[in-house]
Amino acid sequence: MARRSDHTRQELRTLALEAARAVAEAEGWRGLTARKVAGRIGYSVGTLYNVFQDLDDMIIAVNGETLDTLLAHLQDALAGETAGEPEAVLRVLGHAYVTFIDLHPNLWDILFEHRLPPGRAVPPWYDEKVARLLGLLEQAIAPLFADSERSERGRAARVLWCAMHGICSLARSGKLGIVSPDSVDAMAGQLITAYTEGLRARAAGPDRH
Amino acid sequence: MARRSDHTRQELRTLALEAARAVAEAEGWRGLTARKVAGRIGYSVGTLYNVFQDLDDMIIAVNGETLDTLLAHLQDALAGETAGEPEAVLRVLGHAYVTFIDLHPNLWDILFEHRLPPGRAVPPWYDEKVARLLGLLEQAIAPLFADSERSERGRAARVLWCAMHGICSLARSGKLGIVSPDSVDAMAGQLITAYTEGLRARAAGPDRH
DNA sequence: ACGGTTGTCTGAACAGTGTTCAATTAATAT
DNA sequence: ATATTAATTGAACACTGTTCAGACAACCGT
Repeated sequence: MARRSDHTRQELRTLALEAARAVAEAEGWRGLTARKVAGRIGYSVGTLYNVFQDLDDMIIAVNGETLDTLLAHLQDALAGETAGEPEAVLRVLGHAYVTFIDLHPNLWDILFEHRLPPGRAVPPWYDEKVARLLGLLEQAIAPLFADSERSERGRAARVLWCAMHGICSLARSGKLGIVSPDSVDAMAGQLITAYTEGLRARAAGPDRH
Repeated sequence: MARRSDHTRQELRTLALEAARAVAEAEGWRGLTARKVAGRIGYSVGTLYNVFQDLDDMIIAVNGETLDTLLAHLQDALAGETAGEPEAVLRVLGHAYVTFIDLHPNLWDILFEHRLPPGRAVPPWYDEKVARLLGLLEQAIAPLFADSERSERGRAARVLWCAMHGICSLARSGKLGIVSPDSVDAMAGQLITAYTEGLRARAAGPDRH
């Protein structure tokens, strides 16, 4: 067959992405293959490679959408009360994060399990999406930092994000005796309590010792 | 060819494991294939499947060895000063952990990137090895807990381990704007400072608020 | 010493993977 | 009406994990 023009390039990309997300959500990392996605949109594999550079490229696009969904989910959970006691806001965010993973376990897996081949970096728009998510955390812990400590605040947000990620990641991998989702929530709670307490102490007197 | 008896079953397993580790260390996750390991020990693929149930099975065995190496590495770093100011001990452990990843990046990747197919669990001896590692952390933070708080101490150790894992994992994935190894050390330092401070506050007065 | 049994080892085969590209042909420009 | 352009295909390539019939060395009982 030849040119069909059933869809424009843009439409095709959107279609493929939707299909990819559906396959990913249904069958997980191991089931997300080029032929399956192509089959689902009624095109051949070759066409996929006309729209995406790579399967890696496609997966990054899927992950970009997942980041958007996650951001929206967290913002919904905040529902306006973005300013408040840091610990309370963090607790809301943490719980919403765990809820999101529970809703979309396979998408979350792909978001973090996927690793680019060595030497290849993520595109700039991807980093921007991540920055937007980190912004949520920065805002939450802002009361614990002076205006002059922007870089410290950024690092603290990053540390907290990583820590949450570590808990959820090891929990899902099943390699750390963490089984129940309850224990994930409990661990997240413990992290937030202790970490904010630590930040509070820092804010009260950075040079005490 | 038929039975060769160059090696016993046990020897064969050891040989294969050594080869697998070498391939893994040299070529990373993506290069660890059955045919490559088999070729390296001078046997055919079929023989590998006579010694391991699966490639998953083989990778778990490799990861078991990595856990042993990691434990030894951390114990060396402590070098006897296992009892001391929790924050100082944790700092030593954290730094040793980062050093280990720097020494064996590919082994560490495989240790955590590898995911078993759904419904399949890790063998008991694997959990025991993990428990031994967590024990190191429990011991380090022990002064911050009463004897009656064993489960709290265990959870705190687990949270800390997960948090460290999250930092290193996201750093290596290159998906979080963390680039330099310096920043990993800095983030680990920040985590340890804040978290121990939080635990200290908890120990001082759990019901203050 | 000699068959029979046992169990190890191989290599071809199968079904799947990502990726490429010559050929085909519809849509468009001339 | 014809030439140009570019989208789409599907076969092909080099891989992957996994299985298994068959070949045969080592062992055992006689």
